Amino acid sequence: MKKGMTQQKLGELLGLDPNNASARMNQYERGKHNPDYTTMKRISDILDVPVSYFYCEDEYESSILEATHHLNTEQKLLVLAFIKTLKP
Amino acid sequence: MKKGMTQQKLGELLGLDPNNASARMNQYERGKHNPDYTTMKRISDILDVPVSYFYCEDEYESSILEATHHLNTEQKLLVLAFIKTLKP
DNA sequence: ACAGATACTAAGAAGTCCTTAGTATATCTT
DNA sequence: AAGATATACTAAGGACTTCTTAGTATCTGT
Repeated sequence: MKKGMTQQKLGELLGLDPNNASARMNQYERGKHNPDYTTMKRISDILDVPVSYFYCEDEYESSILEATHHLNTEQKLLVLAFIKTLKP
Repeated sequence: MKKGMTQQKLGELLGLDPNNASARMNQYERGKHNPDYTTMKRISDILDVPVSYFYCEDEYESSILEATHHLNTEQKLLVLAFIKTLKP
């Protein structure tokens, strides 16, 4: 984490109300509550990954999503074609 | 949809309380409410896709997740390697 | 038309997250 | 070290969402 980054600033970067950004970030970091969809979406935008990334159940799945995220349509179709060549 | 499949039966297959399976499935189908995570997970298990599938924002992304879901680790690594060969 | 099955809904209960206001802990500054 | 300031953290109630209940509406077969 970047030096000097506080829960407060982190929350503000996510567009949370500055009046409660710190409390909310703390609740998220400590697992007390989960961010709502809007917040998840903002996090995914900032990290430049798809929202689905956060629901992945294995690390390879998430890596593949991350790597795929910026490909164009043609390239995604190539990936799909490649997967189909693999033995079931 | 299979003939004779009712909202009631569908909900029971998902492990919902039979006393309200019909009401809940109806609320989901008509967009009145959204299923909680536990229910989403059960749906994903039955459909044999990862939960992340439901959070995909484009159809190629979801297809790739679906196709990847049953690959073994070695194969997933091959997919990752292939993606890295694509021009950025 | 009637009976039974299925679809659908309103409204209150229950649960989750957000907000507020504050305490605890860490980190400066003198 | 003591006090001041910054940061981390939390309890409790409010707001919002879903679940449950109980019932009405619509469809289907006879």
